[in-house]
Amino acid sequence: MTEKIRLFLADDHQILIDGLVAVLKTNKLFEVVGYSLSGENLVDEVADKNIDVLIMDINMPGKDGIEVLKEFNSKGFSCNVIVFSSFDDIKLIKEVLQLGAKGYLTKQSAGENIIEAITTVYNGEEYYSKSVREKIFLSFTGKEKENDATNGQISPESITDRELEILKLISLEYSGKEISEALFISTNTVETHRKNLIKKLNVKTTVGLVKFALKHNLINQ
Amino acid sequence: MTEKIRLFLADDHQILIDGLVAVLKTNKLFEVVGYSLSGENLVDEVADKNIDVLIMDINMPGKDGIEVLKEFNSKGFSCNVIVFSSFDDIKLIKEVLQLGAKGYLTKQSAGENIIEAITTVYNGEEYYSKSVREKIFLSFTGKEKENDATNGQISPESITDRELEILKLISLEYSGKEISEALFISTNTVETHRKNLIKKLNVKTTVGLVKFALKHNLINQ
DNA sequence: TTTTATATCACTAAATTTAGTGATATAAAT
DNA sequence: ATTTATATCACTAAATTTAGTGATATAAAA
Repeated sequence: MTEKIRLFLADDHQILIDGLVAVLKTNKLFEVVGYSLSGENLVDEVADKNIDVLIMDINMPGKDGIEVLKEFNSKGFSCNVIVFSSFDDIKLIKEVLQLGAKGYLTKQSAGENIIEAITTVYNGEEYYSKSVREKIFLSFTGKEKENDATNGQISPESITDRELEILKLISLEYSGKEISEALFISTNTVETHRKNLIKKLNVKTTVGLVKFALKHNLINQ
Repeated sequence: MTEKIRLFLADDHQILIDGLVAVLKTNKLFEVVGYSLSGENLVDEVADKNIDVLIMDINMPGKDGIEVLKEFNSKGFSCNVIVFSSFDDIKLIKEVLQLGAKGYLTKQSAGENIIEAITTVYNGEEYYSKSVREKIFLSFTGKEKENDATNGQISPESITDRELEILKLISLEYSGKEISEALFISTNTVETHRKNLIKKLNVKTTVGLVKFALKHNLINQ
C-alpha cells in the first residue's frame, strides 16, 4: 500500500476548511493532517508534521500568505505550497511564484482542480488554474492589460510600500500638504503617488482609494 | 419517507460551493438543487425550483446579497434565506435581518453550524452563529462599541433622507456636479449638504464621509 | 547591459472641494 | 403663533484635487 499524500490547509474561513476537507476526503490518495486559521506558527507546524503539500490562502489575519512564504525561504525550509487566493492579478501571481509557491489556484476554481493541483505538485510539477495560466501567458507575450484581474479585484500586494503609506494617510483624512509634511516629501510627489494609485486601483477619485483601503483593512475602522 | 430539504447555494467562489456541497452531502436530509456564482437571476431561479432554504453570500459581483433580499421583497416572494458572509458588523447584520433573512452565519463558522442553521430555519425558527448572537445581544443591551472610536457618536439616524441620498452618491465617487445632475438640484445645494454632513458627522473632508457611509453600511462596498 | 520599477520633483491648467455668509420656502413641532 | 428642521439656492475666496507631461536617480530584473 502506497503512502497517502499528507496535506495541510490554511485559510481564515473555517467553513472553507470544512468544505475542502469534505472534498478531499472523497479521494483515498489524500490525508488532511491538519489545518490553521491563520499564518501564525504555520511554518513550524508544517515542518513538524512532515507535510507533503500545503494549501494556503494569501489573505489571512495576523500573518498573511506572502509572509509565510518568506518565512519558508528565510528558514531554509521548503514545502510544496499551493496558493489559494480570491485574487488573480499578475503581480501577486508573480510574487508568490517567485517566493517558491508551486501552484496557484483561484477560489473561483472548482473542487476537481484542487485534486489535480495536489497530485501535480506532489509529483514535482507546477500547477496553475486556467485563469492564472492565461494571465501568465498574456504577461509573457506582453499582451496583458495594466493591472487586470478577471474578477475585477486587485490585491493590496500590487501596491508599493510608499504608495501604501500614502494611501493610509489619505484614508486618515490627511490632505496632500499634510502628507508631504508627515513624510518630508514635496506635495508634487504626494499627488503623483495619488494619481498612480487612482490609475492602479482603477478608481475615479480619492473616494475610491479610501473604499479600497477599508475593504482590504489597510486602516482601522 | 420524508421529503428532503431543498437547498440552493449562492457564492462567487466555486471552491466554497464545492466544499459546501461535499459537507451537505453527508446529511441525508438535504438535497442541493442548484447553485449560483452571482446574484443575477437568483430570485427567479429560487422561485422556479421550489427551494426551501437559500444559503447566500453577501459579497458577490454583479448583484450582491443585499440587492437579492430587496428583490425578494419587491417581488413579494419569500424564501428562507441564510446569509453567509465574511463580515459580521452589527449594521450589516441588522440590515439583512430587517430585509427578511432568517439566518446569519459567518464564514468563520464551522461546517456543523450550517447544518444546524438549515434545519433550524427550515423549521420556522431563526439561526445566528455565535459571534452574531453576541453582537446582537451587545447591541440590544447598549454595550456594543459605539460606531466610532471618536467622540462624535453620531448615528446614521441623525442624517436626513436627502443628506443620506447625497452621502451615498458621494460614496459612489460622484462629483458635486454629477450629484446635482442626478438629483436635479443646483451644485450649490449639493455642496451645502456636503458641508452640513461634514459638520454633522464631525469629520474633516469627503474622505471622512465615505468612511462613515461604509462603516454604517449606507452603501454596499 | 538594457530595461523596468520605484520614488522623487516641477510645471500648468482645469475642476472640485472647503469654508464662509446669507436668504427663501415649507412643513412640523412646541 | 412661533420656533425649528429641512431643503433649496447664491456668492465669494481659498485650498485641494485631478489630469496632463516630463525629468532625474536608483535599484532590481531580464
